[in-house]
Amino acid sequence: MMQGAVCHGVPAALLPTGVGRGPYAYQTFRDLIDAYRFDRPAGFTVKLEGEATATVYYLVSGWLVLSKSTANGHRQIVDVVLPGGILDPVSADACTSIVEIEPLTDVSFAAVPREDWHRMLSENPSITREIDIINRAAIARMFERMLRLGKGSAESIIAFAIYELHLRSTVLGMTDGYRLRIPMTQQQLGDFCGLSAVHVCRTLRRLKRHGVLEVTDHMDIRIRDIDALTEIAGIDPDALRQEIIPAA
Amino acid sequence: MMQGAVCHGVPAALLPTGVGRGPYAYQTFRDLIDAYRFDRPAGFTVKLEGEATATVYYLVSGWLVLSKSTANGHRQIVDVVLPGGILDPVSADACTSIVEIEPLTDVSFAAVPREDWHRMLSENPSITREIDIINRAAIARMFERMLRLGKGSAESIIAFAIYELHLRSTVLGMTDGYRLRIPMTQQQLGDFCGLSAVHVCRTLRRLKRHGVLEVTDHMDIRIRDIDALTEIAGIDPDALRQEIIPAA
DNA sequence: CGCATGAATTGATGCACGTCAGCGTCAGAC
DNA sequence: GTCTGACGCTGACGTGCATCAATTCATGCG
Repeated sequence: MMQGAVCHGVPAALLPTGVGRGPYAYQTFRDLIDAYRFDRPAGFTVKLEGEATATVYYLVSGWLVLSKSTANGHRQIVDVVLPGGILDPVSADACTSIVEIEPLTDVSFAAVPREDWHRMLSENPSITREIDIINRAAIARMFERMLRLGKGSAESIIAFAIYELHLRSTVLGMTDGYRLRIPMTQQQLGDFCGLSAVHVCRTLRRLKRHGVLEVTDHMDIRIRDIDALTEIAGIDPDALRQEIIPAA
Repeated sequence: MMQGAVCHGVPAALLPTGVGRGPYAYQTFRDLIDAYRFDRPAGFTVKLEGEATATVYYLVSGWLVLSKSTANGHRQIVDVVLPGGILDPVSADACTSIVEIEPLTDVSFAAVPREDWHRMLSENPSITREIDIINRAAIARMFERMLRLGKGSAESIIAFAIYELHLRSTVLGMTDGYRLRIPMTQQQLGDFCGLSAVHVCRTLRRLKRHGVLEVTDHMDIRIRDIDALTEIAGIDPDALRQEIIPAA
């Protein structure tokens, strides 16, 4: 279970960005992914901040978070990675990882040696373009999140996080209408939004009381009033979709 | 002054990342930059959020900021770009700019059509690698900033911003020892740090009173106690340098 | 020179957060 | 069955920061 290709040929149902979209549409890409595929259970820390790395990760299924921590124990989740996400956790010096990578669920991913990854890219310009788009989307959503981390109330950033995760999950076919299971504790959502767990709780309850959300049992969320949610988050839904959803 | 190549052959003194380092070390790259070089005075907004764009920018001299705004008038500066910085202000849909670009000083930059840019990259793998490193550094410093935007006091994020800008300026040979002229108003520094201008002022004065900084006349800063500054910012200087300084 | 403008400063006030501390619930271990 | 540890929830309390409103200061300009 720990090592080796666990799955020969990725089933179509797992296509991360939909059939015929994203790098997964390319056989070359799929072959490379399959060759370096791993599975890991939730809670297994893949890579620590500061560790050396020479690997590019491609997430096939499950949720991951990338986080950084301060010396005094505070932690910020800088991105949530969903299936189809690419993760090149390397700083400017090209050998040290700058983030901690933590699975929120059981995950299946490919850990591709940087060398092989770059060889594939240089030989396949069209895959390079697809991956460029994925990276761009990641940056775009980080920009949006920074805007709400800096300015913006607890309500607005939580509303944004929920909307963002719902939107991305929906595109991946992981949601059931307006229902979304976020596999994070309130503590983790707080680390994502720059809030304390206590305040996440209060804010969620307020959104619940106002009829915006329904929150049941461990972050099982149903958006009841999406207009109110986007309003609170300060989102223009069409613009946001264009920005953060890779459209090839 | 508004259009055309204003400078034939970039003088060595302008080499953004130092002699023999970064993409500027390549003649091919310099030729492309020269061909699309522009100058703009401070205050001239280059590109607005939401506008269409098909251009990659390379900053040759001066300071730029990238920012996003909310509907209710709040603004977050998501990055400060220094000479040698690359700017590909495009969202996932590959045609709309997601940020506003604003020069803080007179700037000189190249606006390279996306097509030409990508042609150069595909024909020059080593330039691609250099540029990759620059982009990685930009992401690394955004991660660090997000950490302090979310958790972290006003003191810590301001200390971090000053240290970051000082470090990057020093590498570019733009500082005079521990003195650094930041061409931003306190309002802009606040937009960068997620704080109000008033609180930036108070925080700077506190740092001043405690002997950490000397602040004179419009953001002319001298770091008097760099250990205290890194301590407040929660920085490990060596690790940070590795992370955010492109070392080719 | 006086005036206008835009930035930095300072004080007063209020609130949205964090922190602490306690309680309830649930799931797993045994 | 009890015990234990995570997690969610809630109330009380303190504070760091935003906001509003003056005042000062620097600069440019008629």
